Amino acid sequence: MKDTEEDQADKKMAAVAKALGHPARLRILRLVARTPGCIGGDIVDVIGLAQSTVSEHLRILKDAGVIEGQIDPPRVCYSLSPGALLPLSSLIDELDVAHRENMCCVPPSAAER
Amino acid sequence: MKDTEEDQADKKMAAVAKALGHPARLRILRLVARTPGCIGGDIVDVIGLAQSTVSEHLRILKDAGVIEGQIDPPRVCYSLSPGALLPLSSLIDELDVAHRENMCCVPPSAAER
DNA sequence: CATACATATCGTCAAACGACGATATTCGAT
DNA sequence: ATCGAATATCGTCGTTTGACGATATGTATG
Repeated sequence: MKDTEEDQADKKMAAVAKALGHPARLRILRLVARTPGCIGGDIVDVIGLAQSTVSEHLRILKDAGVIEGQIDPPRVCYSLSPGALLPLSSLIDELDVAHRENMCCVPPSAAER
Repeated sequence: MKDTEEDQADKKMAAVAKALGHPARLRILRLVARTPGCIGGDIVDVIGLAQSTVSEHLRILKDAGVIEGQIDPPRVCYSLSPGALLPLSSLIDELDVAHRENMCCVPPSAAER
């Protein structure tokens, strides 16, 4: 039974979480989600980091599959990848549910199967 | 209205996301969520990393507020911090909603509020 | 008090990250 | 054919991360 598959899924999810794990990228994400159509260098102005840095953050988000870039020369229009965040959201639910189930009433030693 | 507050919230959320941004920590989290009562060094066995490394991951999760440790000498019982993941989950929803709204039919300039 | 045990911390190392300026690329417009 | 604008990539630097073994801490029990 190879855990490689599950392992891959974990890596993917971790990568997504990691992509969200930076304030600047959160802001970029909100901006992208909120803004219809193209914003280009506007991101740079709003975020207040160097253009190269912002581009790098965008690359990271893109690599994680969280956003997609559609070329509209000379710009690139970014938008949320639909569903990319769902695995993460599912994990959170999964964790919460499992936790609640175990929280409720099991005395320390009754953990027999 | 200083953005420092919002900023802080972002940092916090990013920190939580970052804490989830590692496969080993995802596995630890699932384990903790699923396991009633104390697991101690059991984590080490299951995860397959050195005890110090696991301890470090636990510290990171704890610092991010994702788990809590309750002392039950000579062990420490870890459990999910209830609600710690909610902000992240909310963000995901928020992003998805905003995205969907902008996807469907809003012309570029109708973006009020 | 000494011991054994579970967990935390320390010191170290290689690797990855975050940020920047400078440069490259790739188009449309002149 | 050249120019200019929007993004991407490169090279660099200091900081942080991930992993480990070794060691410290703290607590019941001999």
